[in-house]
Amino acid sequence: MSTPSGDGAGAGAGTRPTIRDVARLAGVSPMTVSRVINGGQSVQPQTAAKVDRAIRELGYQRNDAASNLRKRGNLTLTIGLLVDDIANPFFSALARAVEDSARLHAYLVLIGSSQNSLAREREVISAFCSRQVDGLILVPSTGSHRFLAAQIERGTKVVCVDRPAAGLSVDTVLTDNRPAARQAVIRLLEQGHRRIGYLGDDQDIWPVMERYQGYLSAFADSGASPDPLVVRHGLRSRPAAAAAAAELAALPVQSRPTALFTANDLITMGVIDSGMHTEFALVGFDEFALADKLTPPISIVAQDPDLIGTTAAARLFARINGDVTPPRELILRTRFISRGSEEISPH
Amino acid sequence: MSTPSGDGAGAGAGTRPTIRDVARLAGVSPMTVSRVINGGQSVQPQTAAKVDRAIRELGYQRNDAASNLRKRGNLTLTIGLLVDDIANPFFSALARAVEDSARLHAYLVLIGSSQNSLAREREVISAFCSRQVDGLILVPSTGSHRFLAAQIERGTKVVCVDRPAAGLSVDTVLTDNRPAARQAVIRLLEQGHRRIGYLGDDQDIWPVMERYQGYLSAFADSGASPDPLVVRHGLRSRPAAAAAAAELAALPVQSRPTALFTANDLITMGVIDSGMHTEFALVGFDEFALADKLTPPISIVAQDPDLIGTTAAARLFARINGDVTPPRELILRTRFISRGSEEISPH
DNA sequence: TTGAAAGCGCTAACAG
DNA sequence: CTGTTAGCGCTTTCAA
Repeated sequence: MSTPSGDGAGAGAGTRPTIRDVARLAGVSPMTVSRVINGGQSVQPQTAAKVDRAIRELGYQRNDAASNLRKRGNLTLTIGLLVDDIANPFFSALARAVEDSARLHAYLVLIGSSQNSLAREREVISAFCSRQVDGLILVPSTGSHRFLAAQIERGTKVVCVDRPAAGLSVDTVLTDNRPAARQAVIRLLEQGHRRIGYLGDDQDIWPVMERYQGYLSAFADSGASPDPLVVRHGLRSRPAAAAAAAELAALPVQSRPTALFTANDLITMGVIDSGMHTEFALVGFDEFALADKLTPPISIVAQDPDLIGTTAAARLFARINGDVTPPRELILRTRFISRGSEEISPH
Repeated sequence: MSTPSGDGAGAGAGTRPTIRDVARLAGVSPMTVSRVINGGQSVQPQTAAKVDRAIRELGYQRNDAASNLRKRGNLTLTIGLLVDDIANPFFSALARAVEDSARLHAYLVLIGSSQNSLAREREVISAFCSRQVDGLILVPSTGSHRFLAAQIERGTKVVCVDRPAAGLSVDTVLTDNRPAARQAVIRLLEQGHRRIGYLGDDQDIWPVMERYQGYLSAFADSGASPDPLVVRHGLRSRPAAAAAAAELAALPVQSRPTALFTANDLITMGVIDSGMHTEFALVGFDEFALADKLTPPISIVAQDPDLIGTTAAARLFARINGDVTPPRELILRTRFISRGSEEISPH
């Protein structure tokens, strides 16, 4: 029964058996094997059984690449997911949600991290597209994404997440960054704080800018306005944020802020690293593990990465399945979680 | 110059241009285009320039699937990474390291989460293999992995991480779980603790069992032996761990443990959730963000997910590049980070 | 219900 | 240096 070694095209070690090997062993034509593999077509039960046996015996597995080459419709059942950094808990939670949705649609996920570098993003996207992904979920880096227009026109579906892609009209899943930041800062103002520091990442990152605008707008309402001295942009790491917090804490009393608004989880954690979180009232953007167990527990504006991922995936698969309605912008709501850190008195 | 719409096989919207479209536009044969695309071959500069122009004009991108079909060597430049749960910080850090290594080799990474379900693992691996991945980095679920032997024989390289795969002889990157756990528990014994509780995940997960054995062996040395009453297995979530910790804290004084050893980060965090971490001396396995900022700061046995990922990737790419030495088992060392939580007195 | 021929997009092998 | 022919593994289309 086993293929004798003299067989011209037997499945030797190191070679994957092909549909022809199966056909030969089962004594049918390759076409019949194809029909059995893909189901749906009518094949006599006996024949199908023979083929199944041969498939099992050889351990045959279809070559999806070859299959897709000839098929109409031509779906690879693979999508690409490009995030800023997969090691960041926010993005890994998002990835998990995307992966789960993908599995439900029998899809696989190629993953990449862009590090907010447009060059790196282009590289990865290009590699994704060379592999004929059916769609892309993308956290766009700063910069123009016009280069994607060609891909989209050729049929690759794209959904953006966390940020809009400049120069592209596609489905986009966002968070209500600006009003959420505004509300958070208003809480601090309501506690009586007048000097509220802002610690943020690079301004050219869209959600960061939105949050900063929210911070400003909270002040605008109150008639007060923030002292540029206590506004720090471009904090790209925990240590950078820690240093900035220490600087603010070291300011002379009259210019020293009594409260802090931090524009993302990394920065909030940096402030905690510095130990200065006990010196200020504090509200941060993004939830992180154990925020509730610190002293004091940290109040935060929480996004829901799971929901963001699931929503983006839903959009993408709708597109892949033929949805041709105009692109949508979905804005998901954040949740303010009050834990105490924003109630430290202004004195 | 631009393809008139009457052209039989022009690159219409929704269709990717092929090598033939480029050839036609450049006025050369497809083969010449192929040579230009892949480089290395000798093509007259002028011709190459014409081709390049046509490529740019059409926005041509090679179809890697078709390319690989015919190529010898037949590498897809894609690997699969299967972890327990990509949302878990340990695995997402590992994934990041793998992805970075992959990029250096011009590889892309397909990702999947198994949730420690062997069935799900087989599904995902099968999907990976249908897409002809060159290699697999795998956190094996509990159970036999003999089903992979066939794939391996056909040339797919496999590296296991975090756990050995039962029934498979492949490169494996592990941690010194047992001695590390032993040392951690010995520290507690040295503090004078005699009743040390153990909180662990399912025993059939290899690293968990190793850590439990380390816990036992620390006792064996001291002549004492742990009370089964304070040993809890099967804790699969933070809430489950929190409940177990609360139970131990509620025991009558003479059976109540004075110290706890927790077998992974989730369980340690569960104990913290319960608020009972102030009632026990505590050492946990796995580092997690902000462990040093809690009250008291938590002492832990730290793995290095980055190094684990990088090491695994190095092995995999060595294999892909032709290394045929016998499979290796690499055991990376953990680091004990003392922060205070293990020094709570036994009384 | 089954098979034969052709071709998906690309490249190996051989010619010129 | 360039083109032609054949064929990767599979599926479409058409014929039996």
